[in-house]
Amino acid sequence: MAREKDEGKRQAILAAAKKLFAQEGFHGASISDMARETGLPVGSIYTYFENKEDLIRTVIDEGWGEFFDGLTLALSRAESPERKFAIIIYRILPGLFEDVDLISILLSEAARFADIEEKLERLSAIIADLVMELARKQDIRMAFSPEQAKAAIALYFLGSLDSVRLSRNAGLGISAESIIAFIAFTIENSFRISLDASLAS
Amino acid sequence: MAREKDEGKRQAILAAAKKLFAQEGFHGASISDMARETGLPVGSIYTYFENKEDLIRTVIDEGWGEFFDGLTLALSRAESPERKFAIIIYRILPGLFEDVDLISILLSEAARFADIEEKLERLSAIIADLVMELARKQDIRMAFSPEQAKAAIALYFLGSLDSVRLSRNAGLGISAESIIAFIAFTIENSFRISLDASLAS
Amino acid sequence: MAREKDEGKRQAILAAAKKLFAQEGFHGASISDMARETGLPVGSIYTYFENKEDLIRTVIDEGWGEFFDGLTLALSRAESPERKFAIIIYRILPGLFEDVDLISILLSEAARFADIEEKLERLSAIIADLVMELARKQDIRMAFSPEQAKAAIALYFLGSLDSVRLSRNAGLGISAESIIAFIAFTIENSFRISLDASLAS
Amino acid sequence: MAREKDEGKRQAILAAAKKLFAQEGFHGASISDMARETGLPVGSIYTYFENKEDLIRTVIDEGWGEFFDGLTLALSRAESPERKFAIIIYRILPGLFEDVDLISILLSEAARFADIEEKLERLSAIIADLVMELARKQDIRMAFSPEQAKAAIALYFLGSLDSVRLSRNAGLGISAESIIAFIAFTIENSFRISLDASLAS
DNA sequence: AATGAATGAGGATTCATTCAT
DNA sequence: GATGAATGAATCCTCATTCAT
Repeated sequence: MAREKDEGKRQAILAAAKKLFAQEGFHGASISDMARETGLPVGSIYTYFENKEDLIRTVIDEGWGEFFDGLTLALSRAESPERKFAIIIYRILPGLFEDVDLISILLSEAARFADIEEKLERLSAIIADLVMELARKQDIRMAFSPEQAKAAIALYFLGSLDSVRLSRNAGLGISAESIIAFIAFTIENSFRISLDASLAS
Repeated sequence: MAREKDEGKRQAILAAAKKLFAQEGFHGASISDMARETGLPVGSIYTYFENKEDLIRTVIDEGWGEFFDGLTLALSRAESPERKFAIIIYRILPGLFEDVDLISILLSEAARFADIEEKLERLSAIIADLVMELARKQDIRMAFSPEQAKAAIALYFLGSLDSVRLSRNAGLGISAESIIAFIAFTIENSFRISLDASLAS
Repeated sequence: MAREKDEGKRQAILAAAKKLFAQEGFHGASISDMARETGLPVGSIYTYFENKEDLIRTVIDEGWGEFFDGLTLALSRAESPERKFAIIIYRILPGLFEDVDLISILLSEAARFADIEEKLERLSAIIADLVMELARKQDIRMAFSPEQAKAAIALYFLGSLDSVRLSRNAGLGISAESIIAFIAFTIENSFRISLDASLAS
Repeated sequence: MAREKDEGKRQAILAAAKKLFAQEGFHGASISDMARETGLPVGSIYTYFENKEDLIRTVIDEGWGEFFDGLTLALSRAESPERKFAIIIYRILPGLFEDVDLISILLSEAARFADIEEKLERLSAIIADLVMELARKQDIRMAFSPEQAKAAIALYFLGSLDSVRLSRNAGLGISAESIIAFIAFTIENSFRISLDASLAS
């Protein structure tokens, strides 16, 4: 038999691609940069990926998949909506916020390669369900329509990603912690609950 | 009068550049695209702008300048913080939201060419002042630190820009109106005021 | 029996190569195209053929060999020159004309890989002999020199191949039948004989 | 004003392209070969031609145009069909036969870039008219249908081009003169006329 | 023997910028 | 000042062939 495709190489290419796409954007990052970064010959990049677009799509899809799977798994294990929110805020979001390269690519290639509308749609649905569950439980009448709720969720999600991204990439002096704290505050305040970090054990 | 013709060309180049940078990104848009778009020879672009970077910086700076000047002018004319907020929400932001090309460039080139941190810093300062003024007036004790306030403002500002951008570019089904409404709701709710659109006359 | 399987693969490779060389030309057809077409791994192609050139030479030589062997065998079995011509015109040529892929390769790679001069030389000799035999029998004085005869034969042979090839590949509206009919007419007319298709039984 | 496009360079590129396409085929000839051959930088080739296909199409179209214009001009000036045939045979064809590179490209790229069917169609129409005119004049009843006539013309035209091409490229020992002589013989014989070279003065 | 990953030179094409006119 | 041809490095990607497995 011939050599097997080397998963290590594939991961190295993906890592280099993620870093470079995040730094330089899709057009600005070149395949030969990635070859140089990984120490692999250009040709090898094409043994593992069909073309540049396949590469960025894979970076995005695998990165998002990890985040999204983490989210759904964690939610499936928590019982109360409070715990669910706590987990999102104290475990899932901080994890995502660490991955600034993924965030950068997601935002900058959102329209071209990230299928962001489908991703946001599914995320929104999950959060909206959670919000409704909490509202019902706390006997709170939602102040806005589902459409406005969707806008609110998108604004919070995209806004926090962008804040995190620009904090690192452009030197905004905003810490991930402040963002987390503000989101937590919003939820606590809106639903009159207390979200302790310990709930996300 | 010879000046007028020149300024016309300059504006034409800026308009083409804005459109193309927004659509294709910095690397994806070529100087000859802009020449084609304007009907001007490539050489002419270099009589008005030093190079490609100068071009994108000018697009961003003039676009932002217009927005920012509009904001400060409007605020300087309004007396009460309520009116100021109303103006921002019902006049300034909707105007900015119209300019999706500018928003796209601002967000995607934020880290490289937009000096976004300086821009956000100044904007934050203005909004933070306004918030404090309102809090004082309404005798509300701010629930968070100045740092958190800054994070909140960045999150709202970037989040709304990104939502607007992706609504057009990626087909997110979120209208600028929903976003405006949600921002208005947040302010009204936080400061127990009522922001009527008529305040922004 | 192990042999049989091997020969099958070899033939599959040759068939794919013929098709692809005909469609795309020598440089345009890639070895991996052939691998894909046959479902065989690239490596296997190199167990059966030394390299790409070997492959195209084999396609040409085996294809030509089949044609040429068919020709000589048929001629050896026919007694009269009339029958021989009838066989060529109503059996051999139509058979060749079916194989447009072979014709395409033969013509387009004639100078590089087909050793066409040697092939035409031998073919010419056979036809020239036949012509002379017929001329003698009919007591016709040949109007031209052996050199001209060779030119005439080449012109007819290459011209009919090219007409057939372009009819299929470029949409010339010329049927193989018309070409056959015209060749038959030329012979009949030149030697005052009648070539009935039934002679080629 | 800027530099004008240099017709000399354009011609040099076309000459190099013609030579190389003839020798190596479309895929086998590279743009950098042409740059090397002309001493021009690669980029310059693209100032004069859109891409490789544009280049080969131009080579073909300008070459064919020259031939075809020469043909129609010459025919328009001659009065009798005999003179017309003499001119074709003793002036036009020999001229075309000199241009072996053009012939090679025409034949090898016939199906892909040469629009050979349209070219042959128009040529056939001219020759067929001439043949009919001659037949009428000599009171000869044409032995075959228009469709067969078209096949005959294609066979003669393609056959002579191919013979000339392979004579030079593959060492067929056939001179252009023999081919010309054979064609002349065919016409003379078919229409019982005498075509003297002096008629083509 | 069979496989198909590995290789890197070479393919066509683009592009920001310059500068002759 | 206006023009747009000139440039050549850099772009993405392909490919025949080899050879580790």
